[in-house]
Amino acid sequence: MSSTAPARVPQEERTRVMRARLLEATVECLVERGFAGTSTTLVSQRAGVSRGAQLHHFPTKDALVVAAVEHLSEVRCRELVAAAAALPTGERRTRAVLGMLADHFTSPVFTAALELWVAARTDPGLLGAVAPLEQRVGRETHRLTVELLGADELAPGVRELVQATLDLVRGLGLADTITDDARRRSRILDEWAGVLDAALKERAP
Amino acid sequence: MSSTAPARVPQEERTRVMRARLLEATVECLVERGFAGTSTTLVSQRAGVSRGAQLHHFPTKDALVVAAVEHLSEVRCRELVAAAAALPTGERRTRAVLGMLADHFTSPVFTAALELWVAARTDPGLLGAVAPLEQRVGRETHRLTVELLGADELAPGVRELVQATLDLVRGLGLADTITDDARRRSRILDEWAGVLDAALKERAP
DNA sequence: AAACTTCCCAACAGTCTTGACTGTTTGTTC
DNA sequence: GAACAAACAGTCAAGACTGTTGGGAAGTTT
Repeated sequence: MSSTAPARVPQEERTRVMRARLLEATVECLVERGFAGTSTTLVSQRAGVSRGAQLHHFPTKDALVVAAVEHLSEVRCRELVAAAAALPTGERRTRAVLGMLADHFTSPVFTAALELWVAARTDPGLLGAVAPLEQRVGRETHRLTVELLGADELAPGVRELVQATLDLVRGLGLADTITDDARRRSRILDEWAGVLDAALKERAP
Repeated sequence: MSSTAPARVPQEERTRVMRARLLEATVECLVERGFAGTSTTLVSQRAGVSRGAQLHHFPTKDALVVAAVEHLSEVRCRELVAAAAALPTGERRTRAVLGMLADHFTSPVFTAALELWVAARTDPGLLGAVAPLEQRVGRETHRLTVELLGADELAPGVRELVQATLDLVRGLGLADTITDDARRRSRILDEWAGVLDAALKERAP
């Protein structure tokens, strides 16, 4: 009766689920234990996956981590686009855009990405995987920010101001990892929004 | 003269030299191999110190790293003050201050500090040592920046602008660790110098 | 000079991590 | 429905790292 069993779980689906569970667990471990604390045994335990199954899907730790990097960059892009869709328009638009960016750069996915950046600095294999993907995410974020702010990138200085804004929120995100101070962050963004708005307006009359 | 007097080195001096060598080697390892790659054996090899001697001065790895954190914070403060003394005055002062800060936040000492920050996030013992010292360095840096810019911190928004500037260079420093782009950094600082100068002038008439 | 402290050295035990290995179950194909 | 391939499970060995132990050398004090 082989022809009357169409609803069994196909291989492809099982593989997909298994890999997704492992990658999700990897990101969680990165956030909770850091890169050095993310051992393969810990990941498999957390994912509820046997060690053998893990080694089957990801033969080495590098393979697992590189796949996690790709997974994470996709998640980051998705989250950004989703958050951008819920932004208000009008007077406080700029401040809202900054708030969205700051939220992203203080979220767990950013923390995980930070662990990977720092680890990649001294790990050539990891750097090869992280660098191009990070560049892609960075470009996408820049493009999105320009669009959300309605800035004219052809005007001189505008491109640099947007980059400065992104580097600022990156710095805020870094500071947040060891000393969480949301009030301080909020005041800084208030001030930055005013300055940025004025500068952009002045550069695109 | 006595029969055996090849080189009488007092204890105090020996320990001082030994500890300094070990701390210096620790920072170097942090920069080259990252925190996870900084093993105690590697440090002792690099310092040209036997493992036994290392264990004598720093019984545990934590003790070594904590001492390195303190050492590093002192070095950072010294470097900042020294660089500040060589700044020009006049028209391009603000840009020069930003350049000095950016240089500091892309230097090896910053790289080492970054490794410690990230590691401290998931290591309570290390966090206890890093957090207060980082706060001290941060405050000192802020104070110095306000002074160098000649800003009036009592004026509303000025404090936030200085903090934003420091977070910006921190973000630039983070970006620099994986993709070194000095030209991009320079253009951003050019633009921000103009905006910051205008904003500060406007807020302190 | 002798007792005493500090400093230094080398070998070792215990723990953790990675990836290799053997065996079992499940799905696919002929 | 039988052969085959993929997915899954659990154990094992090699290597690395940390911190301990016991002994010996150099410096200090009385």
